[in-house]
Amino acid sequence: MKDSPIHIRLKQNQFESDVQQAMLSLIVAADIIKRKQLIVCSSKCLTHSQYNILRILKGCHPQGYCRKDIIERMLEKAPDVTRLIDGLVAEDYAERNSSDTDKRMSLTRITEKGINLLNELREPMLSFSKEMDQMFSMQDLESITELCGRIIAHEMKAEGVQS
Amino acid sequence: MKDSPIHIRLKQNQFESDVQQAMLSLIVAADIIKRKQLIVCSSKCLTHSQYNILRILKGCHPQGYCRKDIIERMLEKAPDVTRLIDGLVAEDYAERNSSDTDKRMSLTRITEKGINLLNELREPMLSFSKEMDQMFSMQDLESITELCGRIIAHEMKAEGVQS
DNA sequence: GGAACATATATGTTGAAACACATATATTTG
DNA sequence: CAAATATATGTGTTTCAACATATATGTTCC
Repeated sequence: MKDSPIHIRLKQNQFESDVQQAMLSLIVAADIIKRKQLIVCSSKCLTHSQYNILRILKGCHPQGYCRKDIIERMLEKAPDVTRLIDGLVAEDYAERNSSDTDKRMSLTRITEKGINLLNELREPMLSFSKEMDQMFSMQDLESITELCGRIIAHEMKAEGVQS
Repeated sequence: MKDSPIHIRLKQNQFESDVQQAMLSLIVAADIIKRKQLIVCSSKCLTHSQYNILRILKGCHPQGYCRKDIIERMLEKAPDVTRLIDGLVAEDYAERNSSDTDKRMSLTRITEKGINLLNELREPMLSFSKEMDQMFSMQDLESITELCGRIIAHEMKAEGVQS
């Protein structure tokens, strides 16, 4: 057990506890995945957060979301969605209109250019997914989702998120 | 399956694939853990990266590490370790001496004040570990470590890390 | 031993994230 | 209906991270 991947990667012989080891493994693995995705995003001058917002907006095309809806759906809660969207609007990947029903809200929608951008990124993004597919069985993937799901559920419960 | 934690958290009904779902779960779960740790770090005006460096330095106390050794052991590879250490030195949590054997290297060591700081953070850091301990069996924790380990091993292989 | 290369670290600059606060509109309450 | 509160978003500022590049020392190879 002393020469498991996380030991080698962190060059550390032992950890405080099994929990500690599992948490560090999660963080390192997630960082690897994020880096892979970031490399693809960078080819189009997008940050990871911006890419994520575009994907969220594509999911609600063509009606669009307000800022709060976007934040709720982001992988990593970012406080600065306004300026991220500003960047997307400046590049014409998204457009922002003030809502008619509630004048506080501004509805952001993805543009055709934004959709095309996502389509271009689709293939390179898939390449790492394929690598992971070879590493894991269907059962493995379900285990990851389920185990991580417990942490996510625990956190939502603590924050009082309504389903 | 439609109302699993990751579905609820991202308010998304379905995902492209099981791989996609697993990757997103990993990223969200890791983000939750990091945020928990960051809250504790913030109480002492530390960033997550700085806390990590301190922990690494504690592991090699009292001989210290050079910058490259630190980078290799970091959870998330940061290019800017120099300035992170600068901050720690400024707060007297670490000290930096130029090496005698190799004048390029600067050896960074944790100070007594730094060790005391880590000790103060130990208890609050443990609180989330305990929560996780209640959520997972020993078997579960080993599964997390093993599954994430495959991703880490795959990445090290791609980068050609020697064990 | 000197030129070419590799290694270890530091710096300069740009861009992004974090935090507190400000504004503007809805909604509720007396 | 007016005041108070809640909600949704935007802005100003500071700090942090990312990238390329610079410097200085060590190593290798003729």
